[in-house]
Amino acid sequence: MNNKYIAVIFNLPIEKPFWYRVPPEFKNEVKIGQRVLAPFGKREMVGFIVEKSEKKPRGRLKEIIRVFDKFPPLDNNLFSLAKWMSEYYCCSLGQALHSLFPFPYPYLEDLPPEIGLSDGKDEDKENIYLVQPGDKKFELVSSFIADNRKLEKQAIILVPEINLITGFEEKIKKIEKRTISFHSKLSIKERYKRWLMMKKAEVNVAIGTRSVIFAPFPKLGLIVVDQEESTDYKQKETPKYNVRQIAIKRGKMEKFSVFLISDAPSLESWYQAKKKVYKSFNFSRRRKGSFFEVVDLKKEKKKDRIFSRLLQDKIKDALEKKLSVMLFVSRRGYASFLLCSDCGEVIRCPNCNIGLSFHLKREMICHYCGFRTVAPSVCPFCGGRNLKKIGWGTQRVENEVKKRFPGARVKRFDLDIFKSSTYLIPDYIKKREVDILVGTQLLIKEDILSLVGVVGVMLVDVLLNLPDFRASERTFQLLTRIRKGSRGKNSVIVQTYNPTHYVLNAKSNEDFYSRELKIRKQLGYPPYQRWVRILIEGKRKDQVKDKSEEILNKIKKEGFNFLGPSPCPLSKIKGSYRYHIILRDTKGKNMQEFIREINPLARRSSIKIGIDVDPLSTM
DNA sequence: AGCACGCCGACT
DNA sequence: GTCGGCGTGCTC
Repeated sequence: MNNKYIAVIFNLPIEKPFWYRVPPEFKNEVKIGQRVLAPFGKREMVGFIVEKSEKKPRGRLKEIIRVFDKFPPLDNNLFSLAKWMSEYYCCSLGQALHSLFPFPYPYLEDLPPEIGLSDGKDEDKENIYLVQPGDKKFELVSSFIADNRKLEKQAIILVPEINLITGFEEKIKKIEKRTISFHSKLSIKERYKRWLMMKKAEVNVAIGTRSVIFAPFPKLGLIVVDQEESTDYKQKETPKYNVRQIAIKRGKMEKFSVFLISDAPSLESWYQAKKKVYKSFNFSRRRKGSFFEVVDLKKEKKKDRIFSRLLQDKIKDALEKKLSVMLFVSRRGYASFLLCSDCGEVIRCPNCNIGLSFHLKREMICHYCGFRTVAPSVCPFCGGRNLKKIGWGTQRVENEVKKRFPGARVKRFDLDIFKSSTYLIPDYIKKREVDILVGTQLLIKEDILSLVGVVGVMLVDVLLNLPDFRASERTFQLLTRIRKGSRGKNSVIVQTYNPTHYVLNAKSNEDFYSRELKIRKQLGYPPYQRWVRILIEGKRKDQVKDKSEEILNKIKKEGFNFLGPSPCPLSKIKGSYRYHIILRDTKGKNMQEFIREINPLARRSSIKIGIDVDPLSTM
């Protein structure tokens, strides 16, 4: 037995394993894939055993402190998945393994030895399906689950956020009692308990947010990704993986079906379906007429450019009929920024290169770093006294609504009021405690939308014109969600200065997607080219620029296709200057391989280099 | 990723 | 004189 020395990898951005001596009492316990506690510099860390040896490796070795598991916690399938993740998303294997199994040691019991083996063989065939469910979503998912159950296999259902779990779980439990939820709000102990239940196949369905994708079922037969286009599926920390992508990979590796479900799919999935790489099913009903009523604000009188005549009429009408109204505003706060009409300067955040939002009580707040200050009464640049509030946030709309509809009960719903728990909102409406809801994205939930009679999108231009290549896609998806949520029975009024925009004129999904795909193709944007975004950040602008140039030269040498370097649309956040380079997939050297080569560059200065494979946003 | 060490500028 | 910024290198 080669159990004298072991190589261990940690949750660090270091590929290299570290060697340790195994004390005699642990000799019979160490196996590759198990976790150990080991001294590391001044601290103790948990790592995975990746190699064993009888010969003493070079250098001075420390002894491991303890062995955690009686059996490797991750089976071969999950281990291979971690390997793939580290390669695809450019992180160390240690970091990938940590994503798959993030439980800190004090809460862990040992795994019993009889579990953890997966036969790895499967007779089923990629199959990836893109499903536009219309109003048949639960019906469809239930039938997938029932079919899978007949095969005596387990299933994972992914939803974008915690609030959506319970509703789904209740419906699925009618088909399959042995269903559990899994998400990050559970205590570590509870999560581990449920993890073990999945590992032992004591449950057949796990429904949850991101982390449930790594459910350790021994015979996984199905993954359902609900609202597959959701940006919540993208992990914000390294490794910045997309759960949808991982679901697809798991399906391919373990040879089972993956169902991507969406009423307004991501461009990526739509494109794969169009190429017939994914099979596609559309259950949504044909729409009659347009998606929504579009109001051209240019044609309104100046006093009606916040509330168009049409929107006012619809609100009045709804109030008379005792129906609730929702007004969607894309920003919280009162005004987007303060502009001096004498010198043209804008009051900016000292840490971030963006305007400070003007809030009630003359508070100026940075929405990126949280910086707060009192609004100046004179312009700090020229001393002028004509500071103008530009743009309409939720607070300002709320004020205006109260003025215009004095009898109505108005309530504001945004991050300043609701941290993110929106589950109470439907009650407000049902109990008729509110007539007009003014709020941000928080309100765009099916259970809320289904209870209102009129939805007004105050100024869709703010979304359409975000400096991000997915602005159109995001806006289309938002509008689709609004239309779908209100079940087609409500009025949806979209106010804009650009009524001819193709997002607003799409008569069907095909209409929008074919148009958007054309643009993406012309410009070399995803899904036609795979992107890797290299984000270069640092306190000093000259250094950030220099580092960008250094990386650029390497990119040119390799002959890669690229964009930039350029300052990010959010060019300075929390005191750090931000530049980025977009690597675009070209035949030849693999982008991820290249990233691994430039990674050491990151550590040679105070510059931080972040890697985002398949970025969802380039702000 | 942490953390320590070592080199410079700007203060009691 | 030394406090503290950050650039550099190491962790078995």
